[in-house]
Amino acid sequence: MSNITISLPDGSERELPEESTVLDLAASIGSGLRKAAVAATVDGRDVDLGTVLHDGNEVSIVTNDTEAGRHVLRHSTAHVLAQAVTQLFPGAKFTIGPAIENGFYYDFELPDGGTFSEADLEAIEAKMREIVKENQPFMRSEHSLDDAKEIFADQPYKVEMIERVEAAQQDGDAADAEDAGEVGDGSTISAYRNTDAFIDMCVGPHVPSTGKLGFFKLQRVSGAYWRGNEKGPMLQRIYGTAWESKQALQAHLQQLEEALKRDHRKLAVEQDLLSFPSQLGGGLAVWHPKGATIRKLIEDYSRQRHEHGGYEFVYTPHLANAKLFETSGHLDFYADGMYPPMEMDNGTYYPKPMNCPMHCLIFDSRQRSYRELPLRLFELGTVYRYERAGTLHGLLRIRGFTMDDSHIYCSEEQLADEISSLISFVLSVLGAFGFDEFTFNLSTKDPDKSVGSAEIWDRATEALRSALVGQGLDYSVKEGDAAFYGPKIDIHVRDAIGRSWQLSTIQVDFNLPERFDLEFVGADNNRHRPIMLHRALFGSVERFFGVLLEHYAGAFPTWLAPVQVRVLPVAVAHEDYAADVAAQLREAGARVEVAAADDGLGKRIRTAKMDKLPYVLVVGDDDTAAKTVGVNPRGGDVERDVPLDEFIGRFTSEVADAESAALGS
RNA sequence: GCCCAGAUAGCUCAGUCGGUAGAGCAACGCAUUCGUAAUGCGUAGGUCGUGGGUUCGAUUCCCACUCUGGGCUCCA
Repeated sequence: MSNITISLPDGSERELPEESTVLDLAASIGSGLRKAAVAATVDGRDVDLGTVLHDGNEVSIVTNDTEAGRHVLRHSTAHVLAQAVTQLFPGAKFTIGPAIENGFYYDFELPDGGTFSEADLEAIEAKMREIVKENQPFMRSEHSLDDAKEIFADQPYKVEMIERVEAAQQDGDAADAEDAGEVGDGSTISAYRNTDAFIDMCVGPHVPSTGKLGFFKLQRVSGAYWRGNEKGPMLQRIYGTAWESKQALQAHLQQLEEALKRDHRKLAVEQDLLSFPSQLGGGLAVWHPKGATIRKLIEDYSRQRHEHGGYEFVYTPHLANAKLFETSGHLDFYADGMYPPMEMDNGTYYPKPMNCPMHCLIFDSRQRSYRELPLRLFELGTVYRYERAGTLHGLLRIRGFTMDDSHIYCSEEQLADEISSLISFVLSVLGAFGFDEFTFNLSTKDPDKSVGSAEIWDRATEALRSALVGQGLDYSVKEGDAAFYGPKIDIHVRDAIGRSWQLSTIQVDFNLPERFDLEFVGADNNRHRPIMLHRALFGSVERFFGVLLEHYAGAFPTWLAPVQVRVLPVAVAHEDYAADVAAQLREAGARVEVAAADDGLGKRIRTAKMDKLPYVLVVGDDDTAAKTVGVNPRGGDVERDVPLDEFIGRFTSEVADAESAALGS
């Protein structure tokens, strides 16, 4: 028997006996690799470990501790879930079950419109563990379309998918990406069989057997539309998470717990920042004094930056005549997302869903010269959007919110510079809130849905792109993701526990200047159409506040903390001195309060720590005599006998430094 | 809007197989005056989300609505 030679990613080669599989190869390299291997890539194709190798193959082994490896684990675990459900719920139809970020899901239809309960999840998970224990093989097979339809005759959703592949082939299209993951796009259908009773259509690859799985947990059950179609059947979806080891699973679950602890809705109640009274209606918040203090600081900071950034401030009303939104096109495109109209004074009025039409009216209020451009109009403008009831989510999805909204009117020649300085501006402002990791998406034209000439789209897209490149920023292109009126850049930030949030957007608009017939007189004494940029840094102040609350886990930095210092007199006798300390701090600009000595000191320290105050000052006999304070900073060590003047100096310079750093000066 | 789950004191939650409810924390009062993460005792606090139905009787069972949570869909 002759040997075959295969090559590995590091360029090395290995000889193996003929008929060797990928798993044999892994074993020949080392037992650790054999255990960690879950699949492989052979000559660029994703395959199972059982695949027989041929002379000259280029093989890369996929291990379970990589994203690709976890993807295989998760997809395989989804199959186990489907098998468990079909065993426990006879007659259940299974549809698709992909791996997703951190886990997987599978969608089912239960007989007679049945639904899963939380209790069912436990039973299903127990059944899955049995299947894992049985170490069932994942046996791959290939079938003609007709045979596949036979095999899945009692699974109407699978049959539908096969028929789609059939239709796609007849049309010469590739199958839907969604289906491709399940069935492949070739002329045959691949499937994986675990037992005589359970086979699922799947392009693979899968782990060799269910025994390779096990570090998983079912998380929740929810409804999901078949093919995401709102008018299609509502299926039952089970979500789970799966990992390569117990440690990785636990780390993930811990991360989820951490996120739960940081939930802005929970922290907002705990810290008395704001609330959503049910009497007010869904998606509408009231801001309590402490939340309002932080919000005001954020807004003041934003105003200050915009003032320095060459913006002019404007105010516009909350209502507008329907004609305005007819002109802007919002009624054509977004009527469903607007609050219903009010009839008054023989006219129809709407709460505004956007500030831009009104800013266009300001631009249009008199003749404009090229000397005025770029004209940057800024407003913290509150808008109202009718978000569907099921989509509301704390401050992150809300019906009344305030955009840090600006519309910049400029000439085409100014566009590139304007965008470039805008990006620096965004990063600098967001950086002040401790965000230092950004990702950028460039959304390009949707050919089926756009206004404006191809030429101007190209130039605008190029302006956005070159602004990103010019600053050395990596970005992903989202083909066809632009709004109909122009291309855009979306900016995401990574928060303290690694989550990504979309905040800022910079959008080029060719549409509104056209619709409002905006013009300026150029140096050539001719009339020209300006280009308009929509941009928001926070997006919505409310949403930004929610993100910030989670980012800081409620522990706002000193410059933003609603209460910066709490003074604790050790005993009643020290209350006068405590009040004096507070007064002097207040005089120096600090937000300070005194906690009277009617509770134990330990108790008051604890409360202050739970309140996440930046500074706790303890004052007793020694301090009263020597005009000192005991300083207990958040996250630092206690320091006794600090002269009050010294503390005030330190405190004010800390805040001043933070502010000047934030202002980028 | 759709699927599922939920709503009991300011907060976190227990409870009533149908007979109008209880704890901890918070609040308030009294005592304690204390040097860095919970002093003790006591008091008050709830039309059990809203409205209807069934019932001798509903916080509990049923229906509708509102709000909330997890998803789906949507997000200018």
